[in-house]
Amino acid sequence: MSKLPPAIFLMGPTASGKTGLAVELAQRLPVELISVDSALVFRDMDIGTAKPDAATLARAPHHLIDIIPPTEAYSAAAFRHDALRLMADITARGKVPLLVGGTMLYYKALREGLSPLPQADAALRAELDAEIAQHGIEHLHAKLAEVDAETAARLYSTDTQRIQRAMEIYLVSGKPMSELIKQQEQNPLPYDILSIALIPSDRAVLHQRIAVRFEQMLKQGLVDELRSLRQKYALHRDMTSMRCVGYRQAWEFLEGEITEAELMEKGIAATRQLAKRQLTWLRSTPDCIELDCLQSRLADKVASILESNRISAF
RNA sequence: GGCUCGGUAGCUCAGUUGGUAGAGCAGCGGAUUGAAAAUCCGCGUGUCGGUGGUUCGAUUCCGCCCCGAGCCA
Repeated sequence: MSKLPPAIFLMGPTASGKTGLAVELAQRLPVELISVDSALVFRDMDIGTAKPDAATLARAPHHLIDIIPPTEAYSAAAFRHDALRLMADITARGKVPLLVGGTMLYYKALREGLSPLPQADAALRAELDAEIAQHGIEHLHAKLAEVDAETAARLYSTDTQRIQRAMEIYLVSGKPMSELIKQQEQNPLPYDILSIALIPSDRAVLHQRIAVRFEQMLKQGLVDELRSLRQKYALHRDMTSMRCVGYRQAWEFLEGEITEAELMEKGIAATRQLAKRQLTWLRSTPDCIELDCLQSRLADKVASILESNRISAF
């Protein structure tokens, strides 16, 4: 039985202190950081994504940050591809890949692989958007049932995004999604993974942190940042980058749809809801060491866990 | 001080011609296969401001009191 190279997953909800911890670990251990975050990939979106600042990134470089403009789209499949390549490179350099971030679907795609599904087709999605706008999502759901009854039965007739995706898969490949999914071969990650989840022991404290951080983002100029983003790029509010927490609400504010007070309230609430969904993911994540992110001397504890797993310090 | 309008879920409010009440938001739980910071599903007991009275029965009607807003002094 060959020994697999080690890799570390550092997961946790937003505002749990993942970045700070990862940076500290990067200074103490032979690791390289890979960001697992669907929002940090966007260039020029710094304040609202709580992106580590330039000094921090210089001290502890992260892969997969600032890799695309906010007009483009990233994906779980693209992440899997990029992360596998980076992990191989890092391992070849004699370092340990430390993956850190809060996009749990990306971890899952990396851990379990993805079925051979066709990639997104922007033009087709636009057509389907128009169809949904005209006839409603229930109509598309009914159409999906004709070509892929199994997937249609699995999805709520209100789940616009998944129905559209299932229809896209069928129209591009000529095969139902349910059939393609069955072709998934087991594709285990060729790494010995140590998963650590940062879970707050007190949700109220996390909520407090989230509120303070969002207020700071507004003070730091989140709205101005969005203003200049809109000047620099041809952005639309339906782009994935502009659906990110904070930016979506700031967009509504710039359009005069909500007040500044509502921006604050809705931004904080959206962040709390994000954290809740991330915690739901973490509860079902297998083989994961849970640590309270509110405790002190976290880095020491993680470092000693890593050392006992033979990932030793310099 | 007088008059008027309010006081119902964490918040904003609806409602009960008297039979102890329900929406939105928030919150909580769940799902999650190339958009995932997305998209969607489920969950509503709260001294109906307090206290007396009328009544078989009051959150609802009446009296008094407390609190808030406005108007008049």
